[in-house]
Amino acid sequence: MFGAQGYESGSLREVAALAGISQAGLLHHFPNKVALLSAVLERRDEGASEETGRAEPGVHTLGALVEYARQSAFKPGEIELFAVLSAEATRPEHPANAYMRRRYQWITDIAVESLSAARDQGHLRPDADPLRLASQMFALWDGLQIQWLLKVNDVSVADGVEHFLDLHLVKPLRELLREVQAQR
Amino acid sequence: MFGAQGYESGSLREVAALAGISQAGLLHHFPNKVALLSAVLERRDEGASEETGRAEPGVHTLGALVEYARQSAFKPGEIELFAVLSAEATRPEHPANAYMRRRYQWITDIAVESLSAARDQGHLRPDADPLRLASQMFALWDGLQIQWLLKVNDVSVADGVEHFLDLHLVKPLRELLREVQAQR
DNA sequence: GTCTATAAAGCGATAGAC
DNA sequence: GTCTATCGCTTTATAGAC
Repeated sequence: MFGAQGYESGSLREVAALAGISQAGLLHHFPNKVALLSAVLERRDEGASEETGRAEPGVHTLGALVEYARQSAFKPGEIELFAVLSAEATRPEHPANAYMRRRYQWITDIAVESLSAARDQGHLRPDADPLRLASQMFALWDGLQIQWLLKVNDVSVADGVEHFLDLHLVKPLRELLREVQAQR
Repeated sequence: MFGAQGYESGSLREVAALAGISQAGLLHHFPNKVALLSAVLERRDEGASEETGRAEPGVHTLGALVEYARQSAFKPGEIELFAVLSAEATRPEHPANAYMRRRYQWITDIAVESLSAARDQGHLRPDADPLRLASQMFALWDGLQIQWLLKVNDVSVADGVEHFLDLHLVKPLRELLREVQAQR
């Protein structure tokens, strides 16, 4: 609901209706609207951590990120949630502002760690800047999601991110992943 | 107001207060809220067309786009408007949905035209795909704006877009612009 | 744990005076 | 062209019965 309507416009009544209870019943489980939003964000982060957190830093994690983007295409609600909310929450007074800033810091750290590891292993072009790359990768990701939601340019988020990474890797990501796999 | 709060949350009363008139007074000039939104969007597009429309297709227009991004850093209200609104308007029922789809089509066309011209003049790497590049450039642009608004990763939208273009040009954009300038 | 009822506030829009 | 007043509706949140 927050994804489809944004936080401010999505109403507790609608959420309650979807859950099959009354609005007052919903507020029994979550004391107020912000608490519900926090719970939604926390739950989604748990899911995301499970899917990408297992991979070890390096090309393996980069592959997991692309794979995560690919799977996300089947969860449009989640994409909407973060596209709408990350824009809405740029306002400092927005209840999710602190969360969003923390989240960007968190995912940037993970990407920087993996890009640095990839560079140390000679997979990344030596002139590449991991921090800039990480920032640009997630920027591209976010922007492509908006185009995908708007159904313009017939875009694939995962393909776009993968193509962007390939630009900076010495070989295409898929090849690198196959090689790393074969070494085991 | 629509930029800071989003369309749904920004109220006519607040807009009217900023304009120094009453809410009913505001509705005398714009029959309803959607009409006000349309007027805001139209006015901003007029301004944007003036600034980039003069340049001829090719590296000149690419330079104008980067310059436009650079100047936008001094108009945070406008950036917020489009960041929040383009996410919010991904919902098909949103009053600005059709506008946003048209707008993406429009700016993509302009960029594709210029990237194709640049390729024909040998400024672009021959393997580059103008449509994909245009889509990715604006995706990167949108995503960097969100990071900039959130004040994470200490990002410059214009630098990011320029750096991305440089990846696909045979020489850095600045050098190409200097050369084209010198030829006159 | 779930409900109905309702409070208190804000919303877009309209009516009509000046 | 601007105002006050107000309608009708929706919002979050609370009170209290069951």
